Amino acid sequence: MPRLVAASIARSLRERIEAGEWADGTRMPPERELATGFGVARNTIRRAIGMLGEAVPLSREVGRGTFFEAGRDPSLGEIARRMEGSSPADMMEIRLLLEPTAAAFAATNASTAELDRVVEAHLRASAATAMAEFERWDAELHHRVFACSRNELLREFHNVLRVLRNQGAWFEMKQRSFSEARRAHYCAEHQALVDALLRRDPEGARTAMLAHLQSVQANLLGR
Amino acid sequence: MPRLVAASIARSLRERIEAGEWADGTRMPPERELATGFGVARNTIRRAIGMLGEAVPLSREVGRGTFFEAGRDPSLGEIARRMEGSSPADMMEIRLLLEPTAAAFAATNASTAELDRVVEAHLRASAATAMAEFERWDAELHHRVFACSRNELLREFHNVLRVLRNQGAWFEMKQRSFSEARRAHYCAEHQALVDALLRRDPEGARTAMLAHLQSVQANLLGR
DNA sequence: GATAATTGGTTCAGTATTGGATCACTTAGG
DNA sequence: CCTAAGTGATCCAATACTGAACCAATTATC
Repeated sequence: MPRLVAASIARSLRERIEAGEWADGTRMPPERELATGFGVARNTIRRAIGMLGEAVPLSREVGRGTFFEAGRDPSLGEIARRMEGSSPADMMEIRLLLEPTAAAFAATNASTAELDRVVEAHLRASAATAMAEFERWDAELHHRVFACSRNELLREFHNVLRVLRNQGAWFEMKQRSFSEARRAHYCAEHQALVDALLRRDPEGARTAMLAHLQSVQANLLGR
Repeated sequence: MPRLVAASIARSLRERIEAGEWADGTRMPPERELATGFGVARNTIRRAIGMLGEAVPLSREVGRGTFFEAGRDPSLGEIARRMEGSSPADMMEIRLLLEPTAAAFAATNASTAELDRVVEAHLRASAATAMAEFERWDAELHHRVFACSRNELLREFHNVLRVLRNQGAWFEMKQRSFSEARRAHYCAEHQALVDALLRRDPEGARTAMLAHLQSVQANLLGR
């Protein structure tokens, strides 16, 4: 009898796993079945799986089976939950990354009706007196720019930012940094953005949005 | 053989709900009816619906029925669900937007240990023979770059992309476009990226990542 | 308004499967 | 002879599913 049966079975199983035979969260055959399949005692299979356990992520659950977990993807829900803890600084970095490009896309792809809606949000934000109202139309303006970008995933990414923007720490920070002068400043920057969009000028829209976000960042984070 | 039938029923129900079979406030079939429909005990149906409860907004009312409610404020979970329908083209646009910058951040911010992990993923992807194994380490490499970026929100955004990458349409597309020559080409591009990271060269990393993604885009979408 | 039917909530006993653990025994190899 | 690996077997504990009963709230029906 060869003295390394368990080891060779372990190697065989590992190869089959890495070849993708049992994808992500699938259940492997039960030990008793593998035992008869390999023509070997269950004890030996158990030892083989034991050796495997170091190199390959397996979870063995009594009554259910042995599962192979290939760096198992977290669900989108879990990811969403983790995002809720993000810092405003990280978020501003992302906004600086996404929004200028979204504005450039919008200048290229928006329909005139969509641009009208951007303009409408801009006008309402400009006319707003209370901070809450301004905030609402400000957010709406940015969102409508994303809606023009013709990239649904990009729009949803912005929806994430929008939800995060309305959460505790972020909200207080906005309140502290708000002033009438800054509101007017933001409106002027919005105006530049809207002008570029109406000119259908992608690079103009990109730089206008970038400038706006940089001043938002400076005001919020004091940089 | 526990057939794990509750889990598969949960999956089936979730698909039917997301396909729009039961609109906003509709009542789902009573448990006893679903039970006979699926040819299964009511207990099992109840467990399946229980599993569902985390991912889908349901309200179960004694004497009335189980209702599916979609109309609430858009939560992060719902946004995540909408993202699942994104097109590969939209997604590549986002990757082109996020990943070069993430690479630049990584070149600046990564610890040497983190860079080692990037290198490890690169080596394993290079050594991989099977497509599944290459894909796994390729994804891991990109993810580890994001992990170095020191922006948690950015990392989570990439997690979203990663989950989407493993879904149906996208997966088939990868399979169709995969070839040994392309794998080798990708590895060379990864090498350039890794070199720039090790040189701590943000702009080099940015352009290497950009070039890589452009060739991925060309291969996947034929542009 | 009272009654019956419907529906989700709960519990229980019973069957089957599965991984976990331990035993006595055999076989190969030094 | 002794040790390590493998066999075959038994028992345990956890889990999945079934089938059934009963409760409580709601709704339809008389």
